[in-house]
Formats: sequence, structure tokens, C-alpha cells
Amino acid sequence: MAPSPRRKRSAGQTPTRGITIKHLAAELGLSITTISRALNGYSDVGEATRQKIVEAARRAGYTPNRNAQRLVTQRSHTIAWVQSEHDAKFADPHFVEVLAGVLREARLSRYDIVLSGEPPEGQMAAYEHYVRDGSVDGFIVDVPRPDDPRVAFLKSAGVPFVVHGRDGVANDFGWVDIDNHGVFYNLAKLVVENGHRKFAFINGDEQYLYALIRRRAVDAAVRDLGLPPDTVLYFEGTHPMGDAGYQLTELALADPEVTAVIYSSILFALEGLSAITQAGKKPGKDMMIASMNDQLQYLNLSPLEGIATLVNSSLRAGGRALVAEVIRQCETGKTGGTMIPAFFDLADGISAETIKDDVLFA
Amino acid sequence: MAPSPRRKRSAGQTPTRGITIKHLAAELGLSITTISRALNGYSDVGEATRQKIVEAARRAGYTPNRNAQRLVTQRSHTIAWVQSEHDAKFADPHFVEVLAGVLREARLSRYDIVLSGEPPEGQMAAYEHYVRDGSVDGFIVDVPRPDDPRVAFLKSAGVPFVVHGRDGVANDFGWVDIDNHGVFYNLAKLVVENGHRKFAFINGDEQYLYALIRRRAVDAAVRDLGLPPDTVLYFEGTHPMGDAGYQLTELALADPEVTAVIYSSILFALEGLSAITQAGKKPGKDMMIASMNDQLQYLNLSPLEGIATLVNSSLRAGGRALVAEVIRQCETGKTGGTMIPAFFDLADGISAETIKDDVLFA
DNA sequence: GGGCATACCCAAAACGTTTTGGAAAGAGAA
DNA sequence: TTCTCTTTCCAAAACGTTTTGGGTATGCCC
Repeated sequence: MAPSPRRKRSAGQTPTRGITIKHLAAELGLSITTISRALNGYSDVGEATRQKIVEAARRAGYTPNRNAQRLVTQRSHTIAWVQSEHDAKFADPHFVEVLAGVLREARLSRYDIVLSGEPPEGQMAAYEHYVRDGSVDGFIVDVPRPDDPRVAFLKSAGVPFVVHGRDGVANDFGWVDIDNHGVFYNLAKLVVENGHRKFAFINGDEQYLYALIRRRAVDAAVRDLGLPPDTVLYFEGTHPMGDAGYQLTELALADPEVTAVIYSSILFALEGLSAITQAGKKPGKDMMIASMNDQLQYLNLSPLEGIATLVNSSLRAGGRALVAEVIRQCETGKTGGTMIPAFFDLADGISAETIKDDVLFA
Repeated sequence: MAPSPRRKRSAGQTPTRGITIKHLAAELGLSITTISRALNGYSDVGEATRQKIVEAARRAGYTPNRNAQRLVTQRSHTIAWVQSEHDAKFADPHFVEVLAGVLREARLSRYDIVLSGEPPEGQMAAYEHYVRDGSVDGFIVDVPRPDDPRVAFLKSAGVPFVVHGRDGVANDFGWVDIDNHGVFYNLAKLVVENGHRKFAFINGDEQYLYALIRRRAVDAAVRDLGLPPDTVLYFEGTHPMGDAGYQLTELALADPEVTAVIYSSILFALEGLSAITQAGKKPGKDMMIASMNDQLQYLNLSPLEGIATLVNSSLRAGGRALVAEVIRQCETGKTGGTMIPAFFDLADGISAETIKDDVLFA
């Protein structure tokens, strides 16, 4: 153990102490109780005094010390979002899109977001620490895996949290999600109903729940339609950036019987488009294309226009719903789920008679 | 004013009070002073008792209440990064790259980052609020404009902050930057020295300082080399995503005398490459290409390999340096600047005799 | 034995709020 | 007058730490 001084190494700079509620009270000849209650909108302070107080506070530029408030109210008005510190994570436009929504909603609700990146082995410790040191009111958990330990821990800790994506079975916690099963079940059905007997499904990383659910949905559709399991060729793209979309499409096209591709991400689809063209096929004619579209900003979708069937859903709206839900838990104690809608946008020449509207648009 | 209740609407959930230093003191029959000092590594507590205390704390899962610490120490160990809430901002891979570095360094230094997005009109208010309510120790300010009001405010407030990018003149505050002037001055010189008499410069948004400096640098180089001002055609791409790189390159190629293009961002360069090819020119042969390369993750640079001169610099390292600097200010009171190195990587056939090594690699 | 370090420990103050449990004054009602 | 409500205010406690300014042994030296 390092030889520790009796007096700790002094910090280099004296924190500038601002104006406190005490100063205000002294200036106005009132008690700090009255100042506090006036500023917090209680009814037991006369209208005239309230005016005076509010005015004086404004003039003095008084802002209640947040740390004192946090200590006494046991509320931080802060929510934590612990990321896995992996290159892939931050470079992923899907993440950034959620982030934009999260920050937007947090600002509107006057909550702070503390964002942190932790390597896999440090993640659980980070959660535990945040829970115990009282610095945050709740958590956002994204892209959960099956039996995610973060969910288990937060549940047992009894602290507010919301998960972006549901667990398959019981969801006795807050969640925000799209109908992954419904969307991909119907996408597969759509492909088959439009005459395709062999198609590829380029999925995301199946160690994550959303991808697993999508795969099961496609499986189920094929089964329900009475087709053999080898109707669909599965591919797994671990990261939407890079050239996975191109490479996997090339692989899929190696099977001459394949006449359609379903993409789990619009980024895959955009790359796949070049692969299809490169292979000498006409996208949308020789090869049906269908893809999830998370409405990522600044993406040029015109190459897919009319020739790909897209399922549009706003990841940004998901981000907003995430913080709305966790705040709701903090303030009302009730936990709930939010379903983000998804809208089918059929390509030219694609028919969808047997798919009901309420499925297409939810 | 809303009719306020005598008693405020009760929050729905009772905060779970954890184990405190008092419990520990009671359990061990020691004073809270001793517990505190033992855990904080002071020398005036006996080794035997320290062992007991540390062990008991571990067993009980005790973590000091962060809010109490913040109140009493007047330090939050938190730094704020206020973003302009603009779609373009979050979708920009450059931002994400810096973010990755920021979060990494924050984790290693055990600081929290609170990230927030504010619309232009709310920005200054956000800074003021954070300064006054004591919830953060310092600030990160990125992509400053000339005479940035955020810098002026933070300077006058006397609070630690670091700017990503320097002001042209006096830099009496913490900063992290690359040698924008040096890099682009030498890039222009390189182009001219390799025989080009007319070239295009596709810059970033010149309302920002970094782009302004780059423009001035190219200007200065051309002037110093005794060439007429119309030697260089200036273009401004306001956002690196989308197709600005393509469009602007097309515009540049409209002038048949142009034989080289300098890009302010690798994203422009990648797009410009297609435009050049599309125009029937051979990139690297008929058209010299030079570009800043911020080493964005998951970008396929192979199309540029050998045919483009790149200036490599790590934005991620910049992010790390940002939080390192602001923490240094918080803890030592000293402010300083950090220069992030940039390395020239010459394309095949490009010579750089007159450009000295110490310029190329700093 | 007295004086003096040194090693170990602690009570109390402080940080800046919110909340609790009233008190004082005035207005009506009896 | 006296009693009971309102209205308006306040003193003090509490939140959970860190820090200040000591105190009490113990050992050593003379």
C-alpha cells in the first residue's frame, strides 16, 4: 500500500462557491424554508413574498445546488446508459440514431444522461457501482442477449430500468421494442406469397435477442406455410458497417435457386444491392429485396426506391421512448412497455393480399 | 400559476436506502471518521483496523454515497459535453469517433461524462445552468466557431474547460488540436510541387474554425509559392455524409484545368473517387488526390490505397486528450494544450523533397 | 519520574438543500 | 370575548459524506 499522507494531496484549485439559498434568505430577511418553498411552487407562501423571492433569485442568478438536492431528495434526475466499449458499437449508425432520441427526450424532461463505455468484463461492476453510489436514478439497457445478466441484476436490485428489446417470454420490466417477430414473419410470408421458393435471410448478430427473434420468426413463417426448412438460407452479419452486406449477398447468390433476399438492416441491403447488380441480376426484377429500415439519418435510399420492400421504423423514436419509460418508472413507480410502430412500404409489383393491414402497420 | 399543494405530489417509489458509513461504523464499533479515513487511504489509521474496515466494507457491499461526497467535496467528478442538437451532428462519424475516445479516457480516469444535446438557442443557458448548479467539474467544447460565445462564457466563469480546436490567436485556455494550418499548407505545397497548376480544395463548413484555418493555410501556401489566387478552386461541404463529396468533385472536374483535389475529410474523398472515375479520369494518374484522414472506424479505405495521399490523425486520440486535459485542469488548476500528431502517407509517385520530416510528422 | 514524539482514534462541524412540525397573526363564528 | 380556521411563515432535523482539530495511549529518552 502506498504511503499515505496525513493530509491528502491538495487539489490545485479552489472551487468557486456560488450564491446559495442562505444568501438569498439573508438578503430578503426571510427563512431559507420560505425561499425553498417559494421556488418549488408550494402554496404556503404569500403571493407577494413569492414574487419578491423569484425576482431576487433571478437577479442574483441563483440556481439550487444540484448536489445538495440530490443528497436530500435521494434523486439524481440522471439516468445511466452503459455501453459495451467495443469499436463496433460506437461506429454503428444504429446506436447513434438511438442516442439522438435519448438525448432529445432527456433534454425535454430535464434529466441528465451519463453515457459510459465499459469493456465486457467491467460491465456488471459498472452497473453495481452506479446502483450503490446513488448517482443515477435509472438505467437504459440496449441490445440485450438471451438471459442478459444486466437485466437479472437490475431486476434484483429493484432499480428503475428499461430494456431496448424484449426478452422472449416474461417481460416483467420496462421495455421499448418493435414487433420483430411480426415484421419478419410477415416479411417471409410476403416473399413466399410473391412466388419465391428459395430465399436468403441476412440477419444481424444472433447472439443478440432481436436477431434471434427475427430468425425464429422467419423459421416459423416457412414452417407455417408448409415449406421445407431449406427454403431459407441464413446468413449472419456481425456488424452493419464494413462490407458484410456485400459479401453475404454474394454468398447467397452463389445458390442459383435463390430469388429473394431479406435484410435485417438497411445498411446490408444497400451493400447487397451492388452485389446483386455486380452479379448481373436486376434488383427488384430478377431478385426480390426486402429490408428492415431503421430510418438512419443521412442515408441515401434512392437506389432502393421502388425496387425494395422496406419496413420503416424509427430508432430515434425508440430512443425517446426509452428515457420516457425509465423516467416514468422513477416518478410513478409503474413499469410498462412501449411498442414502436413499423410500416410496410411495398416495392413495385409486390402484392400483399393475405397480409392484413393491422399487421402491416403495427 | 398552478394551484400548488401544501404537500408536493408524492413520488411513486421509495428510494431504497443502501448501507451507509454509519452502519459500518456501528457494526465495527468505530467512528465514521475512522471508516472514512481508512477507506480513503489516510495514514492515521492502524493497519489492523484498516484491514478490518476494508474487509467489512467489501462484505457489506458498501460504496460511499456519491451525492454526499459531491456535496461535501464540491467536486462531482463529472464533465459535461453539450452538443448542438442537430441531426447532422450525431450522424457524423467524426463525432462518434471523438465520443469513443472521450468515453474511454473517462472510464480510465473514473470520471463520468454527461452528454446532452441542446438546440442552438438553448446552448448557452445549458452551460450556465451546469456551471451554477455545481453538477459538473468541467466542460468539453467541440468544433468552435470564430469568437465562440461558449469559450467566452466559460472563460469568464472561471471553470475548467477544454476546446477541441484552437482559436487563431491567443489560446489562454485548454485545447486539443491538430496542426491544421501546417497540414493543409503542406498539402497545398505538395500538390504544387508535384506539378499541378490548378487544383480544387473541398473544405468543411467554413463557419467553423478548423475549416477556416484550413482555407487560410491553402491560401497562404499558394501565395507563398508565387501563384495566382485562382490556382485553387474552393468548395464547401457542410456535411460529410450524403453525397456532397460526389457533387462537389463533379463541380470541380467541370474545370478541365483542374488536375488535383484536396479533401478536408476522407468521407468526401471516398465519394470524390467515384465522381472522378465516373468522369472517365484515372484517380491518382489523371487526377491527384490528397485528403485528411481522421481514422474513422469501419471505413474501407482500400479504394484509395496507393492512389491518394493521406494525412492520418486519430480523432479518437483527440477525444482521449480532451478529457485528460479537462481533468488535469480540475485537479491541478493548470491549463494546457495538446497537439495530436498527423502523419503524411504519400501516394505512389508523389514526391515531397522540399517538405521536411518534422513538418510531415507533426 | 517528567517530557516529548508518535500512533491511533474520534466528536463535531460543514456542505446546501428539502421536509417536518409547528407558531403567530388575523378572520369569522359563536 | 373566545374558539376555530386559514394563511403565512420559520426553526430544526435530515440526507451521507469529508475534514478539522483535537484527545489518549504508548514508548522512548533524559
